[in-house]
Amino acid sequence: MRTGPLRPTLRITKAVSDLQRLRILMMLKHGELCACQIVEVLSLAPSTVSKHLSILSDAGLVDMRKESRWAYFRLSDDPLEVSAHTMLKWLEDAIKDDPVIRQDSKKLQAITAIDPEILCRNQRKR
Amino acid sequence: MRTGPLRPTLRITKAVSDLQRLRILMMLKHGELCACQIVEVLSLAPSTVSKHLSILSDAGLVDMRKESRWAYFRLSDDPLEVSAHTMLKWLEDAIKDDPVIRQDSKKLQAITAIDPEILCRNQRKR
DNA sequence: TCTATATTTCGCTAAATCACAAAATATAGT
DNA sequence: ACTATATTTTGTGATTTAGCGAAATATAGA
Repeated sequence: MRTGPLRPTLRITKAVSDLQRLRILMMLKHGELCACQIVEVLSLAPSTVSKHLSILSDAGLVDMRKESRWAYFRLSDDPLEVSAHTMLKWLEDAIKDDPVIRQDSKKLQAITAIDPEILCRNQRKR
Repeated sequence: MRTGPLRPTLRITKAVSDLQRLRILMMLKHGELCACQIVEVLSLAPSTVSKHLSILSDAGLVDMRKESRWAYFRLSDDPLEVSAHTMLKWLEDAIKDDPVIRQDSKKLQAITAIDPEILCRNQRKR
């Protein structure tokens, strides 16, 4: 049974219809991030963040790279058949000035200054 | 408590993260439609369609007009603070060639040829 | 005012979604 | 091979969502 662009498009719109995932996308505008850094900013369980990242990845919005034990995520620079870049641009314009997003950016600045190694150790303590 | 553009934006992304609502939006590209016409194309219960339309309306994507007993819906030509037009345009480009959307358009052509009065009477029989 | 009727609201059920903790996976260093 | 550990998968509970039918609402016409 042939299937058109509706399904992949719905995967994208569903992916961006969640607060935490929007926050992740806006964070990744600042560049590649380690999973533990995203966990830190969102203050969510690692398993929860992992699930969100896989949804963004399945939608083709985010790419993953594994370096040793760490997983790095970035905005996909090679989007799928539908040009998801337009969507991301629209989202950025819409919410970049939101207090929540701004605060995430601020928090992120502090966190990226820390060695992920140390960040993870601190997270483990909890 | 101040609240930024995140919430309205999420209302929009949630609104477009459902198959039936995407179908409705694409139908409305063809022009203003009566609720009963949308019910006919989607083959859903009137109450269900009404709920979908209120979600699209709350997101600011769709405008409503009441003429006597009939409710007419159209794409909002005056979108809210965030330019939802960009989103709609992106969606249209993404899915306009999908078989489901094409078939809806075809069905719609047949349905708009019928007087809504008659259409509603036929629906009532079921 | 009374009837017919297009749409919406309400109450409900089934399915999907989000969050967590616990277990599983994979990889670096000893 | 063994240990430590960053991430993912799995299982579970709580919440949300999509769908329906029945009741409520509102309006046109008799």
